Amino acid sequence: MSDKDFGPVLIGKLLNIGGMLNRKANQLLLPFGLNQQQFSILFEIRKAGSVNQSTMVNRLLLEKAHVSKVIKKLKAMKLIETAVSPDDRRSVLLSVTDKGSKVVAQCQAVISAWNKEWVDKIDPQRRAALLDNVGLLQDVFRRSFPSGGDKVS
Amino acid sequence: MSDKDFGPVLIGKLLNIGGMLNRKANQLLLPFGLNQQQFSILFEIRKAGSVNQSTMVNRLLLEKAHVSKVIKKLKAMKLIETAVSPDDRRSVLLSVTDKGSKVVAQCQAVISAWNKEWVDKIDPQRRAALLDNVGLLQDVFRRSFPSGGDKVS
DNA sequence: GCAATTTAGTTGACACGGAAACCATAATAC
DNA sequence: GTATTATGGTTTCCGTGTCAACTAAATTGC
Repeated sequence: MSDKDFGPVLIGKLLNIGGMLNRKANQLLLPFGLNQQQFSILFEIRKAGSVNQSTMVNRLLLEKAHVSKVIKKLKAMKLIETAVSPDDRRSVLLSVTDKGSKVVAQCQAVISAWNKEWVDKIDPQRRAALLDNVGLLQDVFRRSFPSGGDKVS
Repeated sequence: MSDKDFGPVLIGKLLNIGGMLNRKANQLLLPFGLNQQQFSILFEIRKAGSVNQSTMVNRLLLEKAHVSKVIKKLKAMKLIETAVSPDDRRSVLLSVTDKGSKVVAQCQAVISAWNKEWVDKIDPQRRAALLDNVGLLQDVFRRSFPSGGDKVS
């Protein structure tokens, strides 16, 4: 493989993997009425305990409009609750309900079952190297995309 | 990092990378009025010379409905031409126009310029290992997702 | 030959996610 | 104080991608 092929080939593989993972995750979460992004938001809220939307936006690097809609959906599903912040009446504090907490746990169970399945196919010796390499890529891309991280508009 | 974290963390990173790449590619292709998927379809048609839609569907593992709409768009943009197959009057043969060919070339130029930018940040010594690892992941996932490859419905 | 099935592609409905305009509140300038 | 600007969220518009239903042509069974 020539050097100039490295970039395109790697990108191709990564896009392919990303697509497969997205589809698979969505499929796994389908029974819960969630998709990958929605779950990640729900998960993040539970982890944080109580956050406002803008914090979520910064933490997950998503569009605030998008987060707003997901919040609306999660609330309609009674997985989270919202409250106006006492400090700033514009700000909406998010927290998961008991039901939401249960759903997160169930989703995690499904996901770890699936993880177990494919992780076993990877030689334990290679795992650290894999994480390392993927982490490197993540860093490289993150730094290559000024528009990816901050919205400098 | 504990062993049970390996799966979720790796998935998280890969999803993140996939998202970034998608957004970046879409942004790069925006001036051409295309997105990443549409370009990949156009590119694939050019590579193939003349194909029908179902072949494209199988080759790129996309929804036929989706491909149908992209074809419609590419045709409206005069980047490709369609013709009824002489062998099978249901089948539509696809081929790129001169304009389409030029657009592909321009897109490729833009993409390789971007590639050069980030590839340079990766130690040449590591490149082979990276490709190798990412390839391994691709294989693992591809084999883990019976639904990913064939639509067994 | 003709009904039944399969295959190629299209269409319509719908959820999703991005971009921009917008509203309300808070912070700053003066 | 009031005008201006910044910030937290929402709404709206629109292209995208998926699913299911559909049309038309080809194949198979008989």
